[in-house]
Amino acid sequence: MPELPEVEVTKQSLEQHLQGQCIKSINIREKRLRWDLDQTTLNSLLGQRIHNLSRRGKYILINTEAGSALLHLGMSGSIGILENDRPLKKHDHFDLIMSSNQIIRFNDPRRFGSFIWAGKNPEAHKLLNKLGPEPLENNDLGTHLYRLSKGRKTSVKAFIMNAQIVVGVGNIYASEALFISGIHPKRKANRISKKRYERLATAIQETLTKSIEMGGTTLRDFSYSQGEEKIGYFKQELFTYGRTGAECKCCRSLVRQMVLSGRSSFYCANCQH
DNA sequence: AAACGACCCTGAAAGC
DNA sequence: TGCTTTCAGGGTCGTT
Repeated sequence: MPELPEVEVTKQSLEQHLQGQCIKSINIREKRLRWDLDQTTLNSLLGQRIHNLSRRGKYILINTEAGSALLHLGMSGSIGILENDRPLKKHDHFDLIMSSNQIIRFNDPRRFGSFIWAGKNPEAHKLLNKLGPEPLENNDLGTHLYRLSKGRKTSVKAFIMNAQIVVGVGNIYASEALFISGIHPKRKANRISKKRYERLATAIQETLTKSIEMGGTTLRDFSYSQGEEKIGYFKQELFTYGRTGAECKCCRSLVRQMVLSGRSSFYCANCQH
């Protein structure tokens, strides 16, 4: 599934191809995504020159003079950048046709992704205006987490996966960062010292940065970039995620799995408290 | 305000 | 072998 590292790689790749180009047309074959594709509002994009792309959490912003569109890959979305037209594959839901004749093709089997118009002030859009800070751009993430944890009785894992607290920490990286910082995923958010939050913040930043450098984590049906299946090598680096019953890489006791707020969580009961 | 569960959906994997 | 069931998961929304 695309987590922040995969979204970042996709954004960089798209920007390289799209910057300065105009959108000639938009072809919609399946409008039923997370929200219905709205041809009327997407018409705002037609003929627009793409100024640049940016990223906010897992949203990619396509910025033009007329305003910005938000692209989200959901759980199974991917973008193909095609030099020439190709036969359609299953779940190729829409295309952007560029002035260079390149085709930006969106494929998403589970249709949890989205593509919506956000107007001239996208940061004020309701999907973006409540988001927490970017983990890799915040110099004092530990203090931020500690401050917001006051009075929070939810588990620390649910806490750091809450995009209103900090963006971009998905299920994989939450388990990994908690393992690295030695914190039990079930521990209450308001029962963690500032020092431990600082360690957790560092672990979040380290694990995201390392994953970006390695091209992300590939699991199951995930593929991204230019229609090619790129393999993310970060999977080999995982300490706990998906390793139920295997030996902990630090103490050799067995990795355990439990469900927290409806999400599988992986941890070592010996290393994490 | 915070926390929790339902929901959206398909395909892979497990179960029979 | 082949069919059926279960599970996975990000993020939003409605309810408690």
